[in-house]
Formats: sequence, C-alpha cells, structure tokens
Amino acid sequence: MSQERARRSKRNGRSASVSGTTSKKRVIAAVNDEEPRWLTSMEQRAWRAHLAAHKLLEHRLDRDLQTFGLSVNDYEILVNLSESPGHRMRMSDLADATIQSRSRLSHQISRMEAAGLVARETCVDDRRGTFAVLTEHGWATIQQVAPHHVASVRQHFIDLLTDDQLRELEAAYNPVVNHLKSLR
Amino acid sequence: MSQERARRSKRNGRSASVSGTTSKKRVIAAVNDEEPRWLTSMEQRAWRAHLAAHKLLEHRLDRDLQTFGLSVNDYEILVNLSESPGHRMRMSDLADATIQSRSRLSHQISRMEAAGLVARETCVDDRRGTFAVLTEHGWATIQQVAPHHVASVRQHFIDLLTDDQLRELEAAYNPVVNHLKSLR
DNA sequence: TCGGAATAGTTGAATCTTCACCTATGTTGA
DNA sequence: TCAACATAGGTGAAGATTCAACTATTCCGA
Repeated sequence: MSQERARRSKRNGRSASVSGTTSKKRVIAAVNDEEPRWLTSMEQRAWRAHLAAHKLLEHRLDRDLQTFGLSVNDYEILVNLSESPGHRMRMSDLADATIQSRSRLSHQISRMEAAGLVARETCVDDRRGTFAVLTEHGWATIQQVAPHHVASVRQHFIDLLTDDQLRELEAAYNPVVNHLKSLR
Repeated sequence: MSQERARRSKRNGRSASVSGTTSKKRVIAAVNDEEPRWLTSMEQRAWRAHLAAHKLLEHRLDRDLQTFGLSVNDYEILVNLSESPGHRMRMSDLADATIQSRSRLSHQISRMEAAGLVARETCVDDRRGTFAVLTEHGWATIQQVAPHHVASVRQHFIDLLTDDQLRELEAAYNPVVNHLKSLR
C-alpha cells in the first residue's frame, strides 16, 4: 500500500535492507528464535479467500457507485453523516468511524465539499474543532444512491451467503476488529 | 475509491446527477420498480465487520511490512513470483493473480524494478509479452520477510479464529469470489 | 495563571492508482 | 495474404493517499 518508507530510506541514504531501527531488531529477534509457523493449506485458502473476496467486492462496488459519481469512500462518509444527529460529525469522529487518517479525511472532505456534497462548519464549543455537515445535495444524493448500493451489496455478497454464514462471519471478525482497534 | 468519473463528468460539462448513460437508466429502473431490500441489522453487522476487519488488517500488515521497506502489494507480487516456475510470470497472469489492472501492475513493477526486487524480460514465444522475474535481491527479500509476514497474519488474524471458523470463512467467500470473477 | 504538552485539523510534497490513449505484435477470415 | 481486429503491455496526466510539518486551540500541573 505504501512504499514511502522505503523511498524515504533511500533518500536518507539508508538502504532498505534489514538493519536500522531498534524496533526492527526486536521484531526480527522475536521471529528468528523459532521456526516460522507457516500457514497450513487450509489457513492459506481461508486467508486468500478473504483477500480475493475483499478486493473483488470493493472493485465491483466502486464500479456500481461510479454510475452516480461516487466512490465507496464518498458513500461511507455520506452514510455516517446521514446517520448522525444534525447530519454532522466532528472530523476526528468521522475519521475514526471510517477508519482512516485525519489527513486523508481532510483531503477527502475537501473534495466532497468541492462537489457540493458536504460543508465544513467550525465548532463553537471547541474552537479547534470542525464539523463535516451534509448539504441538501449530499442528503439527496445518499437517499437516491442508497437503494442501488444496497442492491449491489446484496447481489455480490449478502445474498450469496446464508444467515448462518453471515452470523459466523460476524462472530469471527469481531475479535479481529477489537484486537486491531486496541493496537491503534 | 475513485472519484475520477465524477470529476471527468464535470470536466466534460455533464453533471454528476442522475441522468445520462443508457446503462445507468437500466440500473435505476431495476431498483425503482420495487421497495429496496434494506439490510437487516444482522446483515449490516456482518457486512460492517467484514469492512472494518479488512481495513484494519491491511493497515496493520502494511505497517508491519514497512519495517522491511515493502507494501502488501509488493509482498503479494514477490510471493506470486517466488511460487512460480523460474521465479517468473507473464505480466497479464501476474495482474490476474493479484487482482489488479495491467496498468497498475506495470507501474508497480517499474517501481519494484527500480528497487532492484524484480526485472523485466521480454518473452521470446510471444514478442508482445513480458515476464516479471524475481532478482537475487527479490528472492533474498521474500525469504527474509516471509516469516515475519506470516507471524503478522497469524497474530492479527489466523490465530484469533478457530479452524472451524476459517473453514466456514473459506466456504462462505468462495462463491463470492467465483461470482465476482465471472463478472470481470 | 502561565507555560509546556496534548489535541484538532490542515497543508504541500512525494508516492501510488486510475483512466484514456498508444505502440507493437499476434490472430483470423474473406 | 492481407486488412481488420484482438491481445500484451506501457505511458502521461489527473486524481487519491501518505507522511511530516505546521497553526491554532485547549488542557493541566506547578
């Protein structure tokens, strides 16, 4: 996803090879002490199925949303705002809810602002803060697009699974989500 | 993921509002005929768990790989090449295997070539073709990094699930993957 | 109450991805 | 056999994401 660190290293005159930071050495030691526990073929199939399904799904949903000039990221923002009181959220809360960096959200909101979907409002309680607020156009857009998006999600995902499978999937992922959120 | 279509529309002087292509009208008709089948709260929880888990996982794995100057995309390429006879694959096959566009792969391979991880070789059988080939450095890199990456995948995903859950997950996703691949 | 630390958010530059277009080679059928 | 078409891959520009650095405000302890 990002090769910036490597390039940065190069720019700084450090090679991308194994050596350098203390934390890296610690990580390496932790693994070098023992024989790697490679994935069994079953584990590998599950892991690769997850990766493939996600990539293909996101690509397909993006395609379907393109019809309306939206990306899945745009859609996610619109949904979050539309479900919030006053159709507004603090930037940080929105960044957390959509699992992305504040910087990325800031750029994204700027683009959506330019497209007339949202507006920024400064927060009176905490003058450092900013609200992202749904505009009329944003609200109209999400209402119009939502049925189509749900249809896509059903067609390409939900309706291909049984209720039991969906429940199992949720039960399986929740610990993963909690684990990873605790690391942030 | 991509707002390009929307912007392009704007550039072309067409609005991003609902109207325009024939295919769009068809899609809209298909949905407008009936009341949208909204997701049940169970379905929604499953869908959102999938999305959250994937985002968090990819972010974490990227972080862990950054230690070695690689992205998950780089890693995936290296794995595919290292598992192929002669440590080489045709560009198109590699693009299919990693589920990305040829253009994106081409840029990616150029960057990895610059980093000394892979090389391009022209194909003698089909002179339109190109092989991406693992270099010594690429091979050394994947061998060195793989144990750490597997440890990450285990720590943040595999080891948090039971064998049954993994099997169910694979069984659930395979139809989705097949469905979506058939659409491409 | 003052000054340092923490928090909220933005910005610019570098990198990565997407799209449309382009070249070169191979395939096919009239 | 040769013209039309299809396939393999690359390229440049525009858009999206990341990282580090920055401003402005708030918090908090001495």
